[in-house]
Amino acid sequence: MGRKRTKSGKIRLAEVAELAGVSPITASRFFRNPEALSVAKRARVESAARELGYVPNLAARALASQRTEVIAVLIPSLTNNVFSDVLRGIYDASEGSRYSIQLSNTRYSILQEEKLLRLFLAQKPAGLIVTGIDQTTESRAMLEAADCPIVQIMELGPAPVDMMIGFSHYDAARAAIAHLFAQGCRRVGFVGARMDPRVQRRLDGYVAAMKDAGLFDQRLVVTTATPTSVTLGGTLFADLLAREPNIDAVFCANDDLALGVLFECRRREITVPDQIAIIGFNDLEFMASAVPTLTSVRTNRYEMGRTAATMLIEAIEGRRPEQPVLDLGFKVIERQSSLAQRADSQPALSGMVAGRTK
Amino acid sequence: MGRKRTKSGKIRLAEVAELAGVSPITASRFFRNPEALSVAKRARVESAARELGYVPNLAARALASQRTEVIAVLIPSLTNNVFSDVLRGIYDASEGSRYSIQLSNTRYSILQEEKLLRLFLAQKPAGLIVTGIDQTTESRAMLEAADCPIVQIMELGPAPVDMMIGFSHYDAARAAIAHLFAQGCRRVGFVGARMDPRVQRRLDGYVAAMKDAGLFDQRLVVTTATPTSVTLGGTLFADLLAREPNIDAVFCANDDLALGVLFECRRREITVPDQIAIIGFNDLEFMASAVPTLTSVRTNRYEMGRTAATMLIEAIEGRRPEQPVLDLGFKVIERQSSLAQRADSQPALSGMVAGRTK
DNA sequence: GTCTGAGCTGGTAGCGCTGTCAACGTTCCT
DNA sequence: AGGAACGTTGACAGCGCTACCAGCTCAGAC
Repeated sequence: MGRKRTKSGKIRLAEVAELAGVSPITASRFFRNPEALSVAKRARVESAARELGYVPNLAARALASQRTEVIAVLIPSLTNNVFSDVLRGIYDASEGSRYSIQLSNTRYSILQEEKLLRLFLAQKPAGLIVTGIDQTTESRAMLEAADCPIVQIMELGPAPVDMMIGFSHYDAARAAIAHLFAQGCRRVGFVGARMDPRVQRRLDGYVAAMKDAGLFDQRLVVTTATPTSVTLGGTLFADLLAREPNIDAVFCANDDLALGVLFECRRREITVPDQIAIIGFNDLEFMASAVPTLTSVRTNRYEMGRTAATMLIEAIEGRRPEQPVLDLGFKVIERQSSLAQRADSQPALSGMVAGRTK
Repeated sequence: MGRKRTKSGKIRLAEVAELAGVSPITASRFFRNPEALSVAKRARVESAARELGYVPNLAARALASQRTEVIAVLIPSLTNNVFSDVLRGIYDASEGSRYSIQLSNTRYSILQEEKLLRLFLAQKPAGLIVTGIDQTTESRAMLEAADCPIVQIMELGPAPVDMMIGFSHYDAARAAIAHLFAQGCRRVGFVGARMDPRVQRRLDGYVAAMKDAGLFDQRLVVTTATPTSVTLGGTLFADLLAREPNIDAVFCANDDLALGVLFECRRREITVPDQIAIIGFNDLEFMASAVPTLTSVRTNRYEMGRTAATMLIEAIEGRRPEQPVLDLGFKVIERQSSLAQRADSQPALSGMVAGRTK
């Protein structure tokens, strides 16, 4: 008490320096690069800061240093389970670091993304995480001009802006269909919602696989721009059945839809997998718990977020990863909902088919 | 081109002012309170800003004005579906406003919350959203000393720090049990995971309702500190059955658990609701789609987040709401999983029991 | 004993913006 | 006509911190 303070009542760096008996700039260095101080002064500044309960003013730091300690994250949706796992990874990786996360939601609009990008870049973030590879030309130009490390997440593409971490949705879909073919399925329907670029690529993979087998039929594909939900899975499946009663499997673009399809089968007393096989995408937790257990394509969402943030922080601090593009792959987790009941088929819950693009 | 710029290449307010032929301070006012300018100057500044693509430097603004335009949000978990709905509401409400969201995750630790609170408050946020009412004494003191509006969300309590929006978990649990009693259930089990303060209050409501009816039995309660999941619902239900095979209903502290219980029933060929009734909590989307459809207590999570952020922004801008404490209530959404098959019972999917604390 | 360079420390000068307050022009009243 | 009241504008002085560079000390080489 009695020590002089700024109007706002906050402790400033100058107070800490005074108490420690050093210059403000030395105290400043303590917080940014303690190794640069002699051991004695380091200890003095540390104890002074602790005693006063000093917390740096980030705005002043940002203004003076011309950079922030903010990692900006642009994702298309907060609702989607998939992104909440990715986000958790990002937050976990940022915790304990000096960086804080600034999150924004593009709502699946690349125009909105462009607007947010402009806003964020003007604040000179330390790093940037963006979803996917489908930016506007303008966004792309801004990203390329940005003077901070950037990680593109969720998928892979031919021309990374900087770093990239994801997997091939196309290949994953092909693997899903290959699994169904291996189980003897032939008339495989596709159910998809939202149809964002990644779902679209899953559809592309499905179409390619079906065409390669000479089995493609446009009437097997049911999609909608509506956001995904379990209920919607049931509805779309009902549409598919109305169009093509003669299907033997459904590939769902995500697990919510798959659960909805399962419930709809139950409602109609269609047995799974005997009459219709079901395969989902993402392998959310509940898939292993459903009755029957539901086959899905496992994607490493948490790891993707975590690794993206870790790579980004490393790059910010000057240690660029030797692998700027990372394929996290996928795995077809085979469960009861898609396994043939033939005597020669493998036991449920065991096998898996993994994929990694290159 | 050829116009003078700062080293970083960014457009400053001074450049805008120069092009508009006004002083920097007038240009500054344009961005904070356009009404204070004459119509002519307003137009000049606006077009100059647009022409130069000016974006304000938030760090400089924060430093000069001694406040930020950041709303800090402290939630216990990113994984939990419940919070993703709340968050979506918060982000939606903040969109279009000048405020940005700074999110942090306490991981259900009030000590972690205290640490984050100290950190955030030092940056002088414009407002604060915190989860629940169970802060440490120290946190409570910091909240009370904070010179920004604060909203506590998710539940209600006797002593709001400032504003508060939520509902009574205790009453909601009682309403759930009352519904089961009305269906003729007597041996009602409780299944809960994580056991954070709000789940604990649901348990309290359950215990009180059971005691009032003279039906309470400690062996009917199965809880764990483990985070919730669908699979865990099955496991806990199996534990409950092992202990008390003779139950006729299960109240699940959340919907994931309820879905797990449903699947476990299916696995054991227990019919729902004939042999055992199920009721969940939160009314997530899939509850209406399950087979049988699952009864749940609807909580207004999105609305809670949205209203919290809206109230907060209003308060920041000096318009304090006349209702600083808002009870958003709940509704028991009656569905097949809990409706008695008696001839005199109501038709499924219609009735509901609503509650609001005062 | 001098010189060199490494290691550490401090002084100065802003970063880009806004709070404060004074000054100006205009309108309207007495 | 004089003055008050209002609306509008600008000058000045920082907000708290760090970049830059100069200067100091001391060890080791010669």
